[in-house]
Amino acid sequence: MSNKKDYGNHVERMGMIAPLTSKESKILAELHTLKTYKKDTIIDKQGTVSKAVYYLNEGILAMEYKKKSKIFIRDFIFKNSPALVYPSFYLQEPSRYSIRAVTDCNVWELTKKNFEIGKKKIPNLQIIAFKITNLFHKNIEKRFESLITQTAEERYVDLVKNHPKIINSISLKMIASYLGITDVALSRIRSRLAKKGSANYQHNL
Amino acid sequence: MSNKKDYGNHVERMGMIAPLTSKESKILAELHTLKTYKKDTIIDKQGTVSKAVYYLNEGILAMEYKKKSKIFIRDFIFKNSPALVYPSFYLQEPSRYSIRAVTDCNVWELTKKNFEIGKKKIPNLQIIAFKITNLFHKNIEKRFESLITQTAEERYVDLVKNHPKIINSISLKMIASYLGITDVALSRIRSRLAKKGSANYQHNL
DNA sequence: AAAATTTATTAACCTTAGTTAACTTTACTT
DNA sequence: AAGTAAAGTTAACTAAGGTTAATAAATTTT
Repeated sequence: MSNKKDYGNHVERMGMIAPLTSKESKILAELHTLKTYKKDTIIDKQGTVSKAVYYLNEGILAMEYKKKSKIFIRDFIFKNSPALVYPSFYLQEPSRYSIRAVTDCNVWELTKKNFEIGKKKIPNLQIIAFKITNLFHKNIEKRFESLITQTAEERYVDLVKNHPKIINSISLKMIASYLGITDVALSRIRSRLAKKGSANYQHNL
Repeated sequence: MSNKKDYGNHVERMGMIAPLTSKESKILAELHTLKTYKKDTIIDKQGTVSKAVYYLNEGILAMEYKKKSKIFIRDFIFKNSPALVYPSFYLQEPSRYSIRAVTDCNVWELTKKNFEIGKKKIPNLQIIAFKITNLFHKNIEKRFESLITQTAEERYVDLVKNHPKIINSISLKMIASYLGITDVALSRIRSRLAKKGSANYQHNL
Protein backbone atom coordinates (compact mmCIF):
# COMPACT_ATOMS: atom_id res chain seq x y z
CA MET A 1 0.00 0.00 0.00
CA SER A 2 1.09 3.52 -0.74
CA ASN A 3 1.40 6.08 2.03
CA LYS A 4 0.55 8.83 -0.45
CA LYS A 5 -2.76 10.56 -0.25
CA ASP A 6 -5.32 9.40 -2.78
CA TYR A 7 -6.16 12.22 -5.17
CA GLY A 8 -7.53 9.87 -7.82
CA ASN A 9 -6.12 7.66 -10.49
CA HIS A 10 -5.63 10.52 -12.95
CA VAL A 11 -3.27 12.41 -10.63
CA GLU A 12 -1.41 9.24 -9.74
CA ARG A 13 -0.87 8.40 -13.41
CA MET A 14 0.35 11.89 -14.21
CA GLY A 15 2.77 11.63 -11.29
CA MET A 16 4.15 8.46 -12.84
CA ILE A 17 5.03 10.35 -16.03
CA ALA A 18 6.91 13.05 -14.13
CA PRO A 19 7.14 13.18 -10.32
CA LEU A 20 4.83 15.50 -8.36
CA THR A 21 5.15 16.63 -4.76
CA SER A 22 2.17 15.88 -2.52
CA LYS A 23 1.32 19.58 -2.57
CA GLU A 24 1.40 19.61 -6.37
CA SER A 25 -0.76 16.50 -6.47
CA LYS A 26 -3.30 18.24 -4.29
CA ILE A 27 -3.33 21.34 -6.50
CA LEU A 28 -3.66 19.20 -9.63
CA ALA A 29 -6.53 17.22 -8.12
CA GLU A 30 -8.37 20.42 -7.22
CA LEU A 31 -8.02 21.74 -10.77
CA HIS A 32 -9.88 18.69 -12.08
CA THR A 33 -13.66 18.24 -12.13
CA LEU A 34 -15.34 14.84 -12.25
CA LYS A 35 -18.17 14.83 -14.76
CA THR A 36 -20.75 12.28 -15.78
CA TYR A 37 -21.88 11.82 -19.36
CA LYS A 38 -24.73 9.71 -20.67
CA LYS A 39 -24.08 7.30 -23.51
CA ASP A 40 -23.84 9.02 -26.93
CA THR A 41 -23.12 12.49 -25.56
CA ILE A 42 -20.69 14.53 -27.63
CA ILE A 43 -18.15 15.79 -25.07
CA ASP A 44 -15.97 17.78 -27.46
CA LYS A 45 -17.35 18.72 -30.85
CA GLN A 46 -15.54 18.55 -34.18
CA GLY A 47 -15.06 22.02 -35.65
CA THR A 48 -15.02 23.76 -32.26
CA VAL A 49 -12.08 24.59 -30.03
CA SER A 50 -11.38 21.90 -27.47
CA LYS A 51 -12.46 23.01 -24.01
CA ALA A 52 -10.53 20.60 -21.81
CA VAL A 53 -8.29 17.58 -21.53
CA TYR A 54 -9.90 14.46 -20.18
CA TYR A 55 -9.00 11.45 -18.16
CA LEU A 56 -11.43 8.59 -18.48
CA ASN A 57 -12.34 7.22 -15.08
CA GLU A 58 -15.10 4.87 -16.17
CA GLY A 59 -16.60 3.85 -19.52
CA ILE A 60 -15.50 4.04 -23.15
CA LEU A 61 -14.94 7.09 -25.33
CA ALA A 62 -14.49 7.40 -29.09
CA MET A 63 -12.64 9.94 -31.17
CA GLU A 64 -14.59 10.30 -34.41
CA TYR A 65 -14.74 12.19 -37.69
CA LYS A 66 -18.06 13.13 -39.24
CA LYS A 67 -17.95 13.59 -42.98
CA LYS A 68 -20.80 13.55 -45.51
CA SER A 69 -23.10 12.61 -42.58
CA LYS A 70 -21.09 9.42 -42.06
CA ILE A 71 -19.14 8.71 -38.89
CA PHE A 72 -15.58 7.38 -38.95
CA ILE A 73 -14.00 6.24 -35.71
CA ARG A 74 -10.39 7.30 -35.37
CA ASP A 75 -9.87 5.55 -32.05
CA PHE A 76 -11.45 4.18 -28.90
CA ILE A 77 -10.36 5.30 -25.45
CA PHE A 78 -10.66 2.89 -22.56
CA LYS A 79 -10.83 3.26 -18.79
CA ASN A 80 -7.85 4.91 -17.07
CA SER A 81 -6.54 6.63 -20.18
CA PRO A 82 -6.17 10.29 -21.08
CA ALA A 83 -8.22 11.74 -23.92
CA LEU A 84 -7.03 14.77 -25.80
CA VAL A 85 -8.22 16.73 -28.80
CA TYR A 86 -4.84 17.46 -30.28
CA PRO A 87 -3.70 19.92 -31.43
CA SER A 88 -6.97 21.84 -30.91
CA PHE A 89 -6.55 21.99 -27.14
CA TYR A 90 -2.99 23.37 -27.20
CA LEU A 91 -3.34 25.71 -30.17
CA GLN A 92 -6.97 26.62 -29.44
CA GLU A 93 -7.98 26.10 -33.05
CA PRO A 94 -11.01 24.18 -34.42
CA SER A 95 -10.68 20.42 -34.00
CA ARG A 96 -10.85 17.84 -36.78
CA TYR A 97 -12.70 15.28 -34.65
CA SER A 98 -15.21 14.85 -31.80
CA ILE A 99 -15.02 12.95 -28.56
CA ARG A 100 -18.14 10.95 -27.79
CA ALA A 101 -19.23 8.82 -24.87
CA VAL A 102 -19.76 5.32 -26.27
CA THR A 103 -21.10 4.16 -22.91
CA ASP A 104 -22.11 6.11 -19.79
CA CYS A 105 -18.88 7.70 -18.61
CA ASN A 106 -17.16 9.30 -15.65
CA VAL A 107 -14.53 11.72 -16.84
CA TRP A 108 -12.00 13.88 -15.02
CA GLU A 109 -11.78 17.19 -16.80
CA LEU A 110 -8.99 19.76 -16.77
CA THR A 111 -10.10 22.93 -18.55
CA LYS A 112 -7.73 25.02 -20.64
CA LYS A 113 -7.95 27.75 -18.01
CA ASN A 114 -7.08 25.37 -15.19
CA PHE A 115 -4.34 23.81 -17.28
CA GLU A 116 -2.73 27.25 -17.63
CA ILE A 117 -3.05 27.84 -13.88
CA GLY A 118 -1.57 24.40 -13.27
CA LYS A 119 1.39 25.03 -15.58
CA LYS A 120 2.36 28.06 -13.46
CA LYS A 121 2.16 26.18 -10.18
CA ILE A 122 3.47 22.77 -11.30
CA PRO A 123 6.62 22.89 -13.45
CA ASN A 124 6.39 19.22 -14.42
CA LEU A 125 2.90 19.66 -15.88
CA GLN A 126 4.35 20.90 -19.17
CA ILE A 127 6.55 17.81 -19.34
CA ILE A 128 3.57 15.58 -18.58
CA ALA A 129 1.57 17.27 -21.33
CA PHE A 130 4.42 16.79 -23.79
CA LYS A 131 4.75 13.09 -22.95
CA ILE A 132 1.02 12.53 -23.32
CA THR A 133 1.22 14.28 -26.67
CA ASN A 134 4.01 11.91 -27.71
CA LEU A 135 1.85 8.94 -26.78
CA PHE A 136 -0.95 10.33 -28.92
CA HIS A 137 1.37 10.69 -31.85
CA LYS A 138 2.70 7.16 -31.53
CA ASN A 139 -0.85 6.00 -31.39
CA ILE A 140 -1.98 7.57 -34.67
CA GLU A 141 1.30 6.52 -36.27
CA LYS A 142 0.46 2.89 -35.47
CA ARG A 143 -3.12 3.29 -36.59
CA PHE A 144 -2.00 4.81 -39.88
CA GLU A 145 0.51 2.06 -40.49
CA SER A 146 -2.03 -0.68 -39.85
CA LEU A 147 -4.53 1.01 -42.14
CA ILE A 148 -2.09 1.16 -45.04
CA THR A 149 -0.22 -2.12 -44.54
CA GLN A 150 -2.87 -4.54 -43.28
CA THR A 151 -6.13 -5.96 -44.59
CA ALA A 152 -9.38 -5.33 -42.72
CA GLU A 153 -9.37 -8.93 -41.55
CA GLU A 154 -5.84 -8.64 -40.14
CA ARG A 155 -6.80 -5.43 -38.36
CA TYR A 156 -9.86 -7.11 -36.86
CA VAL A 157 -7.88 -10.11 -35.64
CA ASP A 158 -5.32 -7.79 -34.03
CA LEU A 159 -8.02 -5.72 -32.38
CA VAL A 160 -9.71 -8.74 -30.85
CA LYS A 161 -6.35 -10.07 -29.69
CA ASN A 162 -5.43 -6.77 -28.00
CA HIS A 163 -8.89 -5.88 -26.65
CA PRO A 164 -10.92 -9.09 -26.26
CA LYS A 165 -13.60 -7.33 -24.24
CA ILE A 166 -14.37 -4.94 -27.08
CA ILE A 167 -16.69 -7.43 -28.77
CA ASN A 168 -19.13 -7.41 -25.89
CA SER A 169 -19.07 -3.72 -25.10
CA ILE A 170 -18.97 -1.95 -28.46
CA SER A 171 -21.43 -2.40 -31.32
CA LEU A 172 -20.31 -4.10 -34.49
CA LYS A 173 -21.13 -0.96 -36.43
CA MET A 174 -18.63 1.05 -34.40
CA ILE A 175 -15.93 -1.61 -34.61
CA ALA A 176 -16.46 -1.70 -38.38
CA SER A 177 -16.12 2.07 -38.54
CA TYR A 178 -12.90 1.83 -36.54
CA LEU A 179 -11.57 -0.73 -39.02
CA GLY A 180 -12.51 1.46 -41.98
CA ILE A 181 -15.18 -0.87 -43.37
CA THR A 182 -18.99 -1.23 -43.20
CA ASP A 183 -20.92 -3.26 -40.67
CA VAL A 184 -21.92 -5.74 -43.38
CA ALA A 185 -18.30 -6.29 -44.37
CA LEU A 186 -17.31 -6.93 -40.74
CA SER A 187 -20.12 -9.43 -40.37
CA ARG A 188 -18.74 -11.26 -43.41
CA ILE A 189 -15.22 -11.21 -41.97
CA ARG A 190 -16.56 -12.71 -38.75
CA SER A 191 -18.30 -15.57 -40.51
CA ARG A 192 -15.21 -16.13 -42.67
CA LEU A 193 -13.07 -16.36 -39.52
CA ALA A 194 -15.60 -18.65 -37.85
CA LYS A 195 -15.36 -21.03 -40.82
CA LYS A 196 -11.56 -20.91 -40.72
CA GLY A 197 -11.72 -21.54 -36.99
CA SER A 198 -13.93 -24.57 -37.33
CA ALA A 199 -11.74 -25.82 -40.20
CA ASN A 200 -8.73 -25.61 -37.90
CA TYR A 201 -10.72 -27.40 -35.23
CA GLN A 202 -11.51 -30.23 -37.65
CA HIS A 203 -7.80 -30.49 -38.44
CA ASN A 204 -6.87 -30.84 -34.81
CA LEU A 205 -9.25 -33.68 -34.14
CA MET B 1 15.75 42.83 -49.68
CA SER B 2 16.62 41.74 -46.19
CA ASN B 3 19.53 43.27 -44.35
CA LYS B 4 20.00 40.05 -42.41
CA LYS B 5 22.93 37.81 -43.21
CA ASP B 6 22.12 34.79 -45.31
CA TYR B 7 22.68 31.60 -43.31
CA GLY B 8 20.50 29.51 -45.61
CA ASN B 9 16.83 28.92 -46.08
CA HIS B 10 16.63 26.40 -43.24
CA VAL B 11 17.80 28.93 -40.64
CA GLU B 12 15.54 31.62 -42.04
CA ARG B 13 12.52 29.35 -41.85
CA MET B 14 13.30 28.33 -38.28
CA GLY B 15 13.64 32.00 -37.39
CA MET B 16 10.13 32.55 -38.74
CA ILE B 17 8.74 29.99 -36.30
CA ALA B 18 10.37 31.68 -33.30
CA PRO B 19 12.69 34.71 -33.62
CA LEU B 20 16.47 34.22 -33.51
CA THR B 21 19.16 36.84 -32.95
CA SER B 22 21.77 37.13 -35.69
CA LYS B 23 24.28 35.49 -33.36
CA GLU B 24 21.89 32.60 -32.75
CA SER B 25 21.28 32.28 -36.49
CA LYS B 26 25.01 32.02 -37.04
CA ILE B 27 25.38 29.34 -34.35
CA LEU B 28 22.45 27.39 -35.78
CA ALA B 29 23.85 27.57 -39.31
CA GLU B 30 27.20 26.27 -38.10
CA LEU B 31 25.56 23.31 -36.37
CA HIS B 32 24.07 22.20 -39.71
CA THR B 33 25.87 20.21 -42.41
CA LEU B 34 24.84 20.24 -46.06
CA LYS B 35 24.84 16.75 -47.48
CA THR B 36 24.23 15.30 -50.91
CA TYR B 37 22.38 12.05 -51.47
CA LYS B 38 21.95 10.11 -54.69
CA LYS B 39 18.51 9.00 -55.76
CA ASP B 40 17.22 5.97 -53.81
CA THR B 41 19.61 6.37 -50.86
CA ILE B 42 18.13 5.49 -47.49
CA ILE B 43 18.99 8.49 -45.29
CA ASP B 44 17.41 7.22 -42.09
CA LYS B 45 16.61 3.54 -41.75
CA GLN B 46 13.44 2.03 -40.30
CA GLY B 47 14.21 0.11 -37.12
CA THR B 48 17.26 2.19 -36.22
CA VAL B 49 17.47 5.29 -34.04
CA SER B 50 17.15 8.50 -36.05
CA LYS B 51 20.52 10.22 -36.33
CA ALA B 52 19.45 13.73 -37.29
CA VAL B 53 16.71 16.14 -38.27
CA TYR B 54 16.70 17.23 -41.88
CA TYR B 55 15.77 20.23 -43.92
CA LEU B 56 15.33 19.52 -47.60
CA ASN B 57 17.18 22.07 -49.68
CA GLU B 58 16.72 20.42 -53.06
CA GLY B 59 14.93 17.30 -54.31
CA ILE B 60 12.16 15.04 -52.99
CA LEU B 61 12.19 12.72 -49.98
CA ALA B 62 9.80 9.97 -48.94
CA MET B 63 8.89 8.60 -45.53
CA GLU B 64 8.19 4.91 -46.03
CA TYR B 65 7.30 1.71 -44.21
CA LYS B 66 8.71 -1.62 -45.33
CA LYS B 67 6.59 -4.59 -44.39
CA LYS B 68 6.58 -8.09 -45.84
CA SER B 69 9.12 -6.83 -48.42
CA LYS B 70 6.56 -4.33 -49.70
CA ILE B 71 7.06 -0.59 -49.46
CA PHE B 72 4.31 1.75 -48.27
CA ILE B 73 4.79 5.49 -48.62
CA ARG B 74 3.59 7.43 -45.62
CA ASP B 75 4.36 10.83 -47.10
CA PHE B 76 6.45 12.80 -49.57
CA ILE B 77 8.59 15.73 -48.52
CA PHE B 78 9.21 18.55 -50.96
CA LYS B 79 11.84 21.26 -51.28
CA ASN B 80 12.16 23.73 -48.39
CA SER B 81 10.48 21.52 -45.82
CA PRO B 82 11.76 19.91 -42.64
CA ALA B 83 11.93 16.13 -42.39
CA LEU B 84 11.80 14.38 -39.06
CA VAL B 85 11.70 10.80 -37.86
CA TYR B 86 9.34 11.31 -34.99
CA PRO B 87 9.35 10.30 -32.22
CA SER B 88 12.54 8.30 -32.87
CA PHE B 89 14.73 11.39 -33.01
CA TYR B 90 13.48 12.88 -29.72
CA LEU B 91 13.17 9.69 -27.73
CA GLN B 92 16.15 7.93 -29.39
CA GLU B 93 14.19 4.76 -29.93
CA PRO B 94 13.93 2.62 -33.10
CA SER B 95 11.91 4.29 -35.84
CA ARG B 96 8.86 2.85 -37.57
CA TYR B 97 9.76 4.25 -41.00
CA SER B 98 12.67 5.18 -43.25
CA ILE B 99 13.51 8.39 -45.06
CA ARG B 100 14.60 7.86 -48.64
CA ALA B 101 15.83 10.16 -51.38
CA VAL B 102 13.30 9.88 -54.21
CA THR B 103 15.49 12.08 -56.42
CA ASP B 104 19.07 13.33 -55.96
CA CYS B 105 18.87 15.56 -52.88
CA ASN B 106 20.65 18.30 -50.98
CA VAL B 107 19.81 18.10 -47.31
CA TRP B 108 20.74 20.25 -44.34
CA GLU B 109 21.36 17.96 -41.39
CA LEU B 110 21.28 18.74 -37.68
CA THR B 111 22.56 15.79 -35.68
CA LYS B 112 21.12 14.84 -32.31
CA LYS B 113 24.39 15.90 -30.69
CA ASN B 114 24.35 19.31 -32.39
CA PHE B 115 20.66 19.69 -31.58
CA GLU B 116 21.47 19.25 -27.88
CA ILE B 117 24.31 21.79 -28.14
CA GLY B 118 21.94 24.16 -29.95
CA LYS B 119 19.23 23.81 -27.29
CA LYS B 120 21.67 25.05 -24.66
CA LYS B 121 22.76 28.06 -26.70
CA ILE B 122 19.47 28.96 -28.35
CA PRO B 123 16.46 29.01 -26.00
CA ASN B 124 13.95 29.27 -28.85
CA LEU B 125 15.21 26.07 -30.48
CA GLN B 126 13.07 23.96 -28.15
CA ILE B 127 10.02 25.99 -29.16
CA ILE B 128 10.88 25.61 -32.84
CA ALA B 129 11.24 21.85 -32.40
CA PHE B 130 7.88 21.68 -30.64
CA LYS B 131 6.16 23.64 -33.42
CA ILE B 132 7.68 21.47 -36.13
CA THR B 133 6.47 18.45 -34.17
CA ASN B 134 2.97 19.93 -34.14
CA LEU B 135 3.08 20.37 -37.90
CA PHE B 136 4.07 16.73 -38.26
CA HIS B 137 1.18 15.65 -36.13
CA LYS B 138 -1.32 17.72 -38.11
CA ASN B 139 0.07 16.22 -41.21
CA ILE B 140 -0.45 12.59 -40.25
CA GLU B 141 -3.84 13.49 -38.81
CA LYS B 142 -4.90 14.77 -42.24
CA ARG B 143 -3.39 11.76 -44.00
CA PHE B 144 -5.21 9.40 -41.65
CA GLU B 145 -8.50 11.18 -42.17
CA SER B 146 -8.20 11.10 -45.95
CA LEU B 147 -7.30 7.41 -45.85
CA ILE B 148 -10.36 6.49 -43.83
CA THR B 149 -12.92 8.93 -45.28
CA GLN B 150 -12.00 9.15 -48.97
CA THR B 151 -11.78 6.73 -51.90
CA ALA B 152 -8.47 6.18 -53.71
CA GLU B 153 -9.79 8.20 -56.65
CA GLU B 154 -10.70 11.15 -54.44
CA ARG B 155 -7.28 11.02 -52.80
CA TYR B 156 -5.59 10.99 -56.21
CA VAL B 157 -7.61 13.96 -57.47
CA ASP B 158 -6.73 15.91 -54.32
CA LEU B 159 -3.05 15.06 -54.61
CA VAL B 160 -2.85 16.23 -58.22
CA LYS B 161 -4.75 19.40 -57.31
CA ASN B 162 -2.37 20.20 -54.44
CA HIS B 163 0.88 19.04 -56.07
CA PRO B 164 0.46 19.20 -59.86
CA LYS B 165 4.20 18.73 -60.44
CA ILE B 166 4.16 15.36 -58.68
CA ILE B 167 3.02 13.53 -61.81
CA ASN B 168 6.17 14.40 -63.72
CA SER B 169 8.68 13.91 -60.94
CA ILE B 170 7.52 10.82 -59.05
CA SER B 171 6.87 7.38 -60.49
CA LEU B 172 3.33 6.07 -60.71
CA LYS B 173 4.32 3.16 -58.53
CA MET B 174 5.30 5.50 -55.69
CA ILE B 175 2.21 7.66 -56.05
CA ALA B 176 0.13 4.48 -55.94
CA SER B 177 1.93 3.39 -52.78
CA TYR B 178 1.23 6.81 -51.25
CA LEU B 179 -2.46 6.41 -52.07
CA GLY B 180 -2.55 2.93 -50.54
CA ILE B 181 -3.22 1.09 -53.84
CA THR B 182 -1.20 -0.78 -56.49
CA ASP B 183 0.31 0.73 -59.63
CA VAL B 184 -2.20 -1.12 -61.80
CA ALA B 185 -5.11 0.29 -59.82
CA LEU B 186 -3.77 3.81 -60.20
CA SER B 187 -3.38 3.32 -63.93
CA ARG B 188 -7.04 2.32 -64.07
CA ILE B 189 -8.07 5.37 -62.05
CA ARG B 190 -6.16 7.57 -64.48
CA SER B 191 -7.91 6.13 -67.52
CA ARG B 192 -11.26 6.34 -65.71
CA LEU B 193 -10.63 10.02 -64.99
CA ALA B 194 -9.48 10.61 -68.59
CA LYS B 195 -12.79 9.19 -69.82
CA LYS B 196 -14.74 11.34 -67.37
CA GLY B 197 -12.68 14.33 -68.48
CA SER B 198 -13.40 13.75 -72.17
CA ALA B 199 -17.06 13.14 -71.33
CA ASN B 200 -17.17 16.53 -69.64
CA TYR B 201 -15.44 18.00 -72.64
CA GLN B 202 -18.11 16.56 -74.93
CA HIS B 203 -20.75 18.12 -72.71
CA ASN B 204 -19.19 21.52 -72.92
CA LEU B 205 -19.09 21.59 -76.73
C1' DA C 1 -46.10 -9.02 -22.36
C1' DA C 2 -46.50 -6.90 -26.83
C1' DA C 3 -44.85 -3.67 -29.95
C1' DA C 4 -41.27 -1.06 -31.70
C1' DT C 5 -36.60 -0.20 -32.38
C1' DT C 6 -31.97 -1.34 -32.78
C1' DT C 7 -28.38 -4.60 -33.93
C1' DA C 8 -26.43 -8.38 -36.42
C1' DT C 9 -26.47 -11.73 -40.12
C1' DT C 10 -27.05 -13.30 -44.74
C1' DA C 11 -27.82 -13.00 -49.75
C1' DA C 12 -27.71 -10.79 -54.27
C1' DC C 13 -25.63 -7.68 -57.05
C1' DC C 14 -22.21 -4.24 -58.30
C1' DT C 15 -17.88 -1.61 -58.01
C1' DT C 16 -13.21 -1.31 -56.86
C1' DA C 17 -8.85 -3.20 -56.15
C1' DG C 18 -5.30 -7.16 -56.16
C1' DT C 19 -2.77 -10.38 -59.21
C1' DT C 20 -0.73 -11.99 -63.24
C1' DA C 21 0.63 -11.41 -67.69
C1' DA C 22 0.99 -9.47 -72.30
C1' DC C 23 2.08 -5.43 -74.52
C1' DT C 24 3.61 -0.58 -75.37
C1' DT C 25 6.20 3.28 -74.44
C1' DT C 26 9.94 5.61 -72.46
C1' DA C 27 14.50 5.89 -70.61
C1' DC C 28 18.99 4.12 -70.04
C1' DT C 29 23.27 1.52 -71.75
C1' DT C 30 26.83 0.31 -74.44
C1' DA D 1 21.51 3.39 -83.32
C1' DA D 2 20.37 -1.05 -81.30
C1' DG D 3 19.54 -3.50 -77.38
C1' DT D 4 18.09 -3.75 -72.71
C1' DA D 5 15.70 -2.40 -68.77
C1' DA D 6 12.26 0.12 -66.47
C1' DA D 7 7.77 2.28 -66.30
C1' DG D 8 3.11 2.53 -67.57
C1' DT D 9 -1.10 0.63 -69.69
C1' DT D 10 -4.51 -2.74 -70.63
C1' DA D 11 -6.99 -7.12 -70.20
C1' DA D 12 -8.67 -11.20 -67.76
C1' DC D 13 -9.61 -13.14 -63.66
C1' DT D 14 -10.23 -13.26 -58.61
C1' DA D 15 -11.05 -11.37 -54.06
C1' DA D 16 -12.77 -7.93 -51.02
C1' DG D 17 -15.81 -4.52 -49.88
C1' DG D 18 -20.06 -1.25 -50.73
C1' DT D 19 -25.10 -1.12 -51.21
C1' DT D 20 -29.58 -2.65 -50.66
C1' DA D 21 -32.83 -5.50 -48.79
C1' DA D 22 -34.78 -9.32 -46.29
C1' DT D 23 -34.57 -11.69 -42.06
C1' DA D 24 -33.41 -12.96 -37.34
C1' DA D 25 -32.01 -11.84 -32.76
C1' DA D 26 -31.54 -8.81 -29.01
C1' DT D 27 -32.94 -4.48 -26.58
C1' DT D 28 -35.83 -0.94 -25.44
C1' DT D 29 -40.18 1.26 -25.04
C1' DT D 30 -44.81 1.52 -23.86
